This record gives sequence, C-alpha cells and structure tokens, in this order.
Amino acid sequence: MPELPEVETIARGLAKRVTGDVIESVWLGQKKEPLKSPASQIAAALEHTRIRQVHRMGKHIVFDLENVRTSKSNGRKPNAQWIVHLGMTGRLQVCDPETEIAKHTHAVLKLSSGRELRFVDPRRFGRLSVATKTEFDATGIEPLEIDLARFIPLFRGRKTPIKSALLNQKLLRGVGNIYADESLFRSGIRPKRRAATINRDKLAKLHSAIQEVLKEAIALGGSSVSDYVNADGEEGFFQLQHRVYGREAEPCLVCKTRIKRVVIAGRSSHYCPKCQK
DNA sequence: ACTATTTCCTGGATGC
DNA sequence: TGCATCCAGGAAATAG
Repeated sequence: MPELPEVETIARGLAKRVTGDVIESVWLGQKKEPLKSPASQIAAALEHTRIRQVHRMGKHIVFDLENVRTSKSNGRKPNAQWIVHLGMTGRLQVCDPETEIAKHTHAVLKLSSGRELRFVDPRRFGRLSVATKTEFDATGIEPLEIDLARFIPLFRGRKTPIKSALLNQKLLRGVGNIYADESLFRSGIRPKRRAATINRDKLAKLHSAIQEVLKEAIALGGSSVSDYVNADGEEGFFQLQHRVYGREAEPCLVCKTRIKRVVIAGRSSHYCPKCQK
C-alpha cells in the first residue's frame, strides 16, 4: 500500500530512469476505472512530450512534461503534467518492449530510448490523470514541510478520531494507515482520541513523530507489506521497524502489553493500550 | 462545514 | 482439492 515514503521512493527511482526521455506514443486499456479523464485526452497530453522531472506530491507521482516539436505536432499545446496515483496495488515499471505485458496493465508509454513505461494495477484503485491548464496541486499540506505552528490548528475543533484526521488528505497529504499508526504509537496517543482533545504538548510530539517516521521510512525505501517494490523492483525495509502496524496480539516492544487492533473509519488501527492514552 | 458510512476492485488467506 | 467467504484500504460518493 504505497503511502508517502513508498511513493517518494518510487518517484526518485523513476526520475533516475526516465528523466529526459521522450514519450512517443501511448496505449491505454479499456477499463475506465484508472482513468480520470477520457483516454484520448490523456494520450494526447502525453504524446510527443519530454519528461523534464518526476516528483511526488502527497501520494501522487507527478511527471512534468515539455512539448517536443515534431512534424506532426507544431508544439502549440501547453506543457502538461501526468499525475499517477498508485492506489493500493498500482505499479509503474520501466522495461524493454519484449517484456511480457503483465496482467492488469492499463497503460503503456513508448519512450524514445526504446524502453516502455507501464502502469499495472490489479485492483484498479489507482488513477491516471493529466493537468493541462494549471499546475497540479494536491490538497493538504506536505507532512515533511509543515511546521508546528501550522500543524496544531489542523486539529482544532475536530471531533473525529485523530487516526481519521491523519488519514484525511485535505489536512496532511501522504500519510496513510501504516504511518498514522506508527506515528501515534511514537507520540503515545490512542488512535480513537478525538483530535480536538489533544493538547499542544502531545500535538508537538505527534508532529515530530510523523516527520521522524516518514524520514526513517524513506531512508529504508518504504515498507514492503503486500507486494510493494520500488522502481527497480526492490523491496523496502521499513516493515522491519513497525512497532504496532500488523502486530496485533504481539507484545509491545516497550512494555510487552498485547498490541490491540480496532477498526476506525473502516481501517485497521493498531496500538498499545498501555503506552498510548 | 463536518463526520460517518458505503462503495469500488482482485488476489491471497482461511475455513469447511 | 475445491469452493465460498473474508479481508486488505485510498479516496470518492453518499447520507446524515
């Protein structure tokens, strides 16, 4: 389940591999779920463009494109961006054209280097879109950039559980289920605590816990829980550092109390009943 | 303006 | 071994 650290790792890997390459042609599958706009529109925005940069915004991968003049296109269209959200099971692979097309492949971009950039997503929770008129701007604030003064008011007056608030991409963008649970454990806050009832001191702990967890996870290449691999097909290692996520009924690493699992907003939430209040 | 719930989707795990 | 059922969860849609 790619969250901020996984998406950051993937975006960096893609940047290394495809920056400067030119998208010559685009094939899009028939399944409509992964496409946020009509296939023809997406294809037209991508074809005959050079990939200037690949970066991450929240859980989105953003390809900055620049038009390439060809005999067919006069280059009058504005520069666009290709926005990829991996959902739960989305993958972007760079491979030779000879590589067998994986099941659930929804997009194939032919690159001038002779390689292909493919989007594969069995569950189809991922989304492909383009920003043509204005620059893409995801909702929410980057959790690694927000300072404490702007972090604290995010939760003011919110009756929702803090876990739900952390998953709300309109507040912070990029935190998902794993890193919400891990951050709450490190700051000693129960996931069901109403956001508005947490004092400044605890929020300050949460603020630094989120940034620590995300930075450590990025350094380890993300968490490989289901089938996540980076752009080079390598697994991440942060799953070995998980203190609560996926550890239901196992002993807390601090106090040996059994880790509990509850469902909040339809999501598994893991916590230590003794360490988190 | 918020908040809670439901829905979308497939593959892997589980149970009988 | 086979078949049904459950579960994972990001975000949009829906309902309250």
